[in-house]
Amino acid sequence: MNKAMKGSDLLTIGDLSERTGLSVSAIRFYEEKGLVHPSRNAGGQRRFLRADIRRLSFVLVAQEFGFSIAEIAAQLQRLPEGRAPTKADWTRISGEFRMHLDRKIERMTALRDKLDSCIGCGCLSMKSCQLYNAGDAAASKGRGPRYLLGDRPEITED
Amino acid sequence: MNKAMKGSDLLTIGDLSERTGLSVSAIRFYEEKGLVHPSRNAGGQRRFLRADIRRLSFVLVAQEFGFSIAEIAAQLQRLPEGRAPTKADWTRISGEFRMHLDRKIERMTALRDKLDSCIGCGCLSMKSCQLYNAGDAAASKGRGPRYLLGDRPEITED
DNA sequence: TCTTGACCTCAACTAAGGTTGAGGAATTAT
DNA sequence: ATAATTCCTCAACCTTAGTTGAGGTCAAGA
Repeated sequence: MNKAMKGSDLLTIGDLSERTGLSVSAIRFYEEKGLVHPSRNAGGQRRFLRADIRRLSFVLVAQEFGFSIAEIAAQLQRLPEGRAPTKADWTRISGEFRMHLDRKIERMTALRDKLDSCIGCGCLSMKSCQLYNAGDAAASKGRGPRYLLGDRPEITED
Repeated sequence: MNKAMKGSDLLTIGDLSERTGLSVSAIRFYEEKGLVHPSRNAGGQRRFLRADIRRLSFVLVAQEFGFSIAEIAAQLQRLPEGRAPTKADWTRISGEFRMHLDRKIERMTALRDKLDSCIGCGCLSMKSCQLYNAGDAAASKGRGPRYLLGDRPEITED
């Protein structure tokens, strides 16, 4: 008989790890980041709700959608802790995922169009190349070495 | 008269910073990573070729396309150091950018389709949800807390 | 009861892509 | 000639998303 099945139906961190595919260290890390809030037993060990399986599975899915841990934490604050999300919860969340993804696809498609408009012209050496002004498409990855908010000076070359 | 315009037409790191919009520290960092190979003057200061403006602009564009510094370094090893890239160079490179971008767009579109197939079903609580098996779409961001190569166990919940 | 095995904390380490600061040398402007 | 910039190196630090290991405790089965 599995230890997880006796007494209460609280789960140990190991149980949760097995059920979600997350490593134990990742689950502790996620707790630290506020994604789950396990209670503790008398001996100080973490005890998770069964609903936390779903909660962490949500984290995995959201990560695949490109959300950061911080963004996921914000989403989770709007979901119930102890019960399963309702259909309304899921509709709202999936709508946000949809928008996030659509924006990313749009940015990449716009970048592809710019690339296509450049393929024939060899314009990597031209100051007017659209690709050098593709700054808006970089907003996804943010803080690079670029000048603040796209005020990159014109690239002047022969 | 600009210091960059007297004597030879080599550029200081400050000149290059102004011309590309990169910070001085970023340019030093890129040198360390093998993206540029400036010479040194008698006093030990870096001196860049005018072609390095283009070279670093290429780095910026490639980063917007989602290439890592290491990947960009590999691309640059196939470009000439001292002269402008030829049309053939640019055609090859832009073709690689195109493929890279197309693959990303495909992955995201596939993910969006899975999401759409789930929006009505509230399946975030179901073990059969396609999103839980969207692992192939995550290949872009790679090394997360996921089980090695997608052998995530089935998520079993009530 | 005793011995594994699972769990605990805390600190340090990883990778990418840089930034920041200290302390000093070179160059440019006055 | 001197002051103000710019440049140099090197080391330490930042963020994100975790992993790894040391040293110690808790819980479950024989």
